[in-house]
Amino acid sequence: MANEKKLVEKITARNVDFAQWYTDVVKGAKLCDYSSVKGCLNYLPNGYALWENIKNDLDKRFKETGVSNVYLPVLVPESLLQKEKDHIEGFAPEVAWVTHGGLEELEERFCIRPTSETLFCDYWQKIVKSYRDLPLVWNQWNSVLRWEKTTRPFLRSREFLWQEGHTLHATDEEAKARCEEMFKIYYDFVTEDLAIPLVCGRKTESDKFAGAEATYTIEAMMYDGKALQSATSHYFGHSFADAFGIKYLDKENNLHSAYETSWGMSTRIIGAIIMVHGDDSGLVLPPRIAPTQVMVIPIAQHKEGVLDKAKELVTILKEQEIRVKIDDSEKTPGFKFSEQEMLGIPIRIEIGPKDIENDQCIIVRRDNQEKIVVKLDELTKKVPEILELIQKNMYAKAKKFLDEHIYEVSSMDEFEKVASEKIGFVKASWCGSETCEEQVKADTNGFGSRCILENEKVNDKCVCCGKEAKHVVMWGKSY
RNA sequence: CGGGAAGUGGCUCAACUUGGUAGAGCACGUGGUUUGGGACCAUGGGGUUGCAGGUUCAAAUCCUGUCUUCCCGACCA
Repeated sequence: MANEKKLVEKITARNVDFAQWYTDVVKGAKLCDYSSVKGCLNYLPNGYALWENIKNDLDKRFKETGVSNVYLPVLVPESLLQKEKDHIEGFAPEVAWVTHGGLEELEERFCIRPTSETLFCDYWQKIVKSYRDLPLVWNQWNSVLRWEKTTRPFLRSREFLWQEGHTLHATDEEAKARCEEMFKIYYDFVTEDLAIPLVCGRKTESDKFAGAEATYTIEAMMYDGKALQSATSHYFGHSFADAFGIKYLDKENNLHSAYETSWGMSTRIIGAIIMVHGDDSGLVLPPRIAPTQVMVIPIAQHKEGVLDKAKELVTILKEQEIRVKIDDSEKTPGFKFSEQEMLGIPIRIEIGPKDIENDQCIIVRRDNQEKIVVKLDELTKKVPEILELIQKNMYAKAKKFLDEHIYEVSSMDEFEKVASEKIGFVKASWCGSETCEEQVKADTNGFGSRCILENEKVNDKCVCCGKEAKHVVMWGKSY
């Protein structure tokens, strides 16, 4: 086909060079661009609008469970960061420091927040006195800075946007329940709104968040079979509360240490949307979070009545609260089609003189390129239906891909064979020792533990050492 | 942070080996013809060659340093 050649010139095919394809899509869809600071992105209108939609939907889900939004400072005094030992050890290698205020050197330097547990705890220590002050269920939408050595758009940048939720509770049970509840919200949001199927579970000791007692993760599989950690929810027990001296009095006037959780999802999720759904024509956005759901493209728009009719379609779709735009630029239709595909807009509506004659238009689905002739008086009914179909189909397609790329193994021979021949995840039992975890990674060219599958029944031996297994683990290469 | 590649109009690249007035295609402006899968003709604007030093009568070209990007590892959301 003639048009294929031209598309390849713009976007590298996925199977030719996946990394280059990713970069091409990010640029082609105009999501973000490089700034003059390494690892810090300029979020462009398309990319930021996508983030805003993610943010709005997720924020709504948070608030339904009683989360309040707050904002704490960008600077963290060094002494605060030092308070929790595991935490500082985990983050020290990647924090940036502010050492001067104006021309004067500061007595105590500040780090630019890599995460804000310390700021929340420092403040809570001041205001929490009684069980009546609890729970505190706070969240902030902000950016954090981590001095990453190698960077890639969305997947790993030095500054990234995210939300970080932090909660404080009187009891262990309540904190654990909140940790689980937020985890569930991420799961629902990502599967329902982003149409991304997930593998989820608990992180191993070596992989959990610095300072946490337990970290729960949702892991998505990219088109190249690698895993992307898409959100995490951490249960801290009272490690932070103890380090910061957060204590409260119960009804009987006994002093207790409080329990903390935190949970976050970042702009990295945009990378997951790209690598789960994208194809060789560019980005493919799930309708629910697509900033533009429908692009109307008039054909032969200089001919009388065409542009007016196209604009009329925009108006009636807008009345149905569909996010619709028109491309009435002077470009040729073919150019506009490619552009709309690159941007990932779920539905394209073509309308030209022949359609107007027949009181119809043509709907083209971005997910499968299917062309559907629709009578104009059925348009407002059809468009929402098709958007929903696309959303469902995108999930089903990604779910099939995920299921087809999970391999269950019971010996290292099998594991090594899969690791060298296939892409995807490997399910295997594990004894729980860090030695075996490292050994597996070394022998399989990088298959690390993604998460412990907590609901799986363990009745096998450790894939590595052959001793009694404690967990079933999903292994995979990761971003 | 280790190993590799690359930085030249907005983009993709040429000129570099062998120093001597910086070029093309695409994109952009204007006029016109077009419009159902990346149109065409005419005409026009735009670059102290990433940055800083050095060698030279002369540097995009040679040397040193530095920054950035991309790829592969290690680390991480």
